[in-house]
Amino acid sequence: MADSDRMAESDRMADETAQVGRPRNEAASAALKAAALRLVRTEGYGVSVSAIIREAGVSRQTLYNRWPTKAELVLDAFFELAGMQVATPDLGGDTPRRDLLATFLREVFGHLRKDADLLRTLIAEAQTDPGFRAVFFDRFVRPREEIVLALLRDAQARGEMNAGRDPDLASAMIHGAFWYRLLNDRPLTDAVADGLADEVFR
Amino acid sequence: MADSDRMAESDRMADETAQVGRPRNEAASAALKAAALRLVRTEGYGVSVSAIIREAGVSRQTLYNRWPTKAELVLDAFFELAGMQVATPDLGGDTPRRDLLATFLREVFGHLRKDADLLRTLIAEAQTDPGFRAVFFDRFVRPREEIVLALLRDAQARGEMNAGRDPDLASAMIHGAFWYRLLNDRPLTDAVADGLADEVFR
DNA sequence: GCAGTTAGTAGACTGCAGTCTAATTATACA
DNA sequence: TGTATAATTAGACTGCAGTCTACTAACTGC
Repeated sequence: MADSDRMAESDRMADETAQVGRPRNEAASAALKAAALRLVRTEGYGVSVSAIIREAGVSRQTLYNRWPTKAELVLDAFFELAGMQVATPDLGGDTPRRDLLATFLREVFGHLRKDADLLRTLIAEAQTDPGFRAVFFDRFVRPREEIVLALLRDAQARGEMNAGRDPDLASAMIHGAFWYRLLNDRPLTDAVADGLADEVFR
Repeated sequence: MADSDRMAESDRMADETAQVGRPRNEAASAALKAAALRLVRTEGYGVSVSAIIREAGVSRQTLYNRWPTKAELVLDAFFELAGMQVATPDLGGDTPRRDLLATFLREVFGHLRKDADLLRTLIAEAQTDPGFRAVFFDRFVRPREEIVLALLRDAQARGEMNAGRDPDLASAMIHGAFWYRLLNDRPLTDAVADGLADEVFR
């Protein structure tokens, strides 16, 4: 298997190998992502691949030339078009780390309220497709985990959190509470975000 | 839709309505559960329904007369045959509640180590099938949640935990950490169980 | 222009879960 | 013995994601 087979579609342009053969039509990628996000939001993840390619106006093979599965197309569309970027908390200032954590969690929960069903489906897809699980971990899980870990370690360094605590375990409890509530259909409110920050810094 | 359509297969015998028509062959249910659990454990959840009914020696329709989906058959097989029952912690004695929680979590993690992949798949199925989600919640999520909630409330009543804490949030952090590690392919060790108990009772 | 290479198209194909059909079988009751 | 009812069977069928085939189109380099 060539490396490029598992490469995120958007990174492929960075390949500077001399071009040979017919060039890829980049408009098709954009059309596919736009169609996928729109249809998944209006009809749910169960929308068929046939409907997506019909709306994008491309052939089936063109989709599978770019993404190995429907899940990876939807993941790309979701992250590029749905405003999923979260601001990394500013650890330079003097804001109490408990407050930075609460703000971060409020922001994450807020972004997700609109697309909770979609995120649940992507987590589900990750359970039955190891390749997609790795991609999902890199794009969604790890970045959020590293933000929280950096924040907790900084809080320990500043004496706002006991140095004996295990940041990995605390991070699993924070993200876990979020996943658990998401996967069991319970709302992710600002009150939950604040409560989690209070519990961790108690 | 009749109530019985969503009734757990094993509860149906409790229906004492006078029998009319050909009686259900109960041996077929047992054969299906045994075949499902054996094949899912050896070949993974991806094993086909055709393979399960072939091994059980029954027809396709006989399976779907008893369970609405493959997931519900596997769930029944898992809970009845895989020794998933956990002992409810004894809140009558004087054992510190932190220790009861640690023991409970060790037991849950231990049972799951053997069938972690299967449980992950069932959680995934629950995300795309609301009917199955309800069944899974009743059989797996709620019982474990209620055990932990009762333990935490008892600990508060005994003064082993601050009365101001929110047991629902603490429970979500405990179970969440477990789900998060399970769904992200990280091991559920005794050390994690003990660490969670320590964090909650810190 | 022509060869080589790669992306594009339409659509057939595979294997899957779950539904449906038609015929058969086991029971209760009259 | 016959009728009503519901479970059983084999297997066809539907709609799905993803693969494959045969062909066409766009580009590079000679």
